[in-house]
Amino acid sequence: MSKRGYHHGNLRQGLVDAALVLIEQKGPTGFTLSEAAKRAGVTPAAVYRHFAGREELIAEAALQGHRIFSDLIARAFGGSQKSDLLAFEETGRAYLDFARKYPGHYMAMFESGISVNTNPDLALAARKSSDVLEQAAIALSKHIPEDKRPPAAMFSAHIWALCHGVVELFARGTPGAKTQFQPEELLESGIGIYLRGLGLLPPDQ
Amino acid sequence: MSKRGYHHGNLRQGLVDAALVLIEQKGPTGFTLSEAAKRAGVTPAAVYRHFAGREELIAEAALQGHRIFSDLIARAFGGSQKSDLLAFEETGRAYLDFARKYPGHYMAMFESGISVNTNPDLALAARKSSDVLEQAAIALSKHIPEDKRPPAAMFSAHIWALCHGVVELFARGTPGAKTQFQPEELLESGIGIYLRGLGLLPPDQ
DNA sequence: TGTACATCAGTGAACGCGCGTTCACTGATGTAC
DNA sequence: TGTACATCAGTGAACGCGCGTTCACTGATGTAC
Repeated sequence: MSKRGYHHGNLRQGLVDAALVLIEQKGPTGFTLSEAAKRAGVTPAAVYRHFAGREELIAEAALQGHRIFSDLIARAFGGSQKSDLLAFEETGRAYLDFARKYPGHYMAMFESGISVNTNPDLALAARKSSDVLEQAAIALSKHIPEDKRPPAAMFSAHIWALCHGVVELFARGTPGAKTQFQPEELLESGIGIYLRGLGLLPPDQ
Repeated sequence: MSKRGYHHGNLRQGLVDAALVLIEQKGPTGFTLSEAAKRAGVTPAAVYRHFAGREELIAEAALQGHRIFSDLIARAFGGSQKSDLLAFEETGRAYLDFARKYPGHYMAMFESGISVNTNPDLALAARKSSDVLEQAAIALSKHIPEDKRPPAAMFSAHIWALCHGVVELFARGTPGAKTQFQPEELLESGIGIYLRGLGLLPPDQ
């Protein structure tokens, strides 16, 4: 990154980083390859040494995002010797943290509209992301009597949807800014009520 | 719409309709004014008779969306003499229906990143949309003992986030298509569990 | 250590293209008489 | 009913611009000897 001359050093990653900033600022479809090149300090033509086009650049950003995401989530859930319940709540917080700290990645992953199946690596990483969420749901749902237990995939889809909704509506700039609650507070309380509904928390508080 | 010559008849609405289709296809930032004009059967310059630019066109689409949305939601919740609980579940279904039937409007409203405050009419309509959801939450939360009742705004934010998350992740084309559940099923069961957590449904099923 | 050479990442010029925006215009519509 | 005229919605030509993509090139780096 420091010494720069004719050769960039690590342009591939430089372009991904540039794209991430631009995605964050203008959305996944709101920037051009030339902008990304300029931001990386390079001629538009140089991009083609590393990516076939826009799509592939965004896919790489999404790929890196999924890797960070599944790492963080796995660590939040499985990292310590907490109870499954605490670990699960930790997981929700990690989700929100990720969306906060890596907005460009988050948008590339979930809002860019790219198909996960154009790239096997990406498909694998995305699969791992949803698996890791589902593992958390499976572990926790073991605490529910079997006959009252919803399918773990459904459980995890609910939580995922709630997290995503909170991120999109209340942790971003514009639209849902009208609520007086913090996203963290909203997510934590929402998950709490949901878990109570599953019998995983006492009915009263 | 039928007789067409030099004058379009209702170009303003024609442009909005064109924009809605394009938003649905390519996202709120993925289309150009010229495309919308072409789709409406008109020269790009004609757009400027009706809108100052892209932003204003999208704002109009969002405005119309909010009006349809708040109508549908209000009707679903308040329309009949059902119990508050049934009415509330009806409301969730109406949300999903709206997102299904009016994807362009939905995206213009919640995914376009336009600021609601650039246009007073839009701000009002958006306000009404969230109010109508909140009214439903208020009515239902009256059934909870006051000391265990979360603020209605929080309640409604939870439900809204869940609905939005289901729409974005599981009722759209690509990313979350991997789940085996229907969005309706997912939303209904999620709301059910959540309401049980609030003590609005019996703990057992 | 020094030299010659292969490699290949990035350049810069070039292209055709569609965009946003402006402008004087034109022709359809409505209305006053 | 007919005519003259005002209005104004949409035209089409024009502009400058930045984009994506290609191409032969150049110059930095690494390595074989």
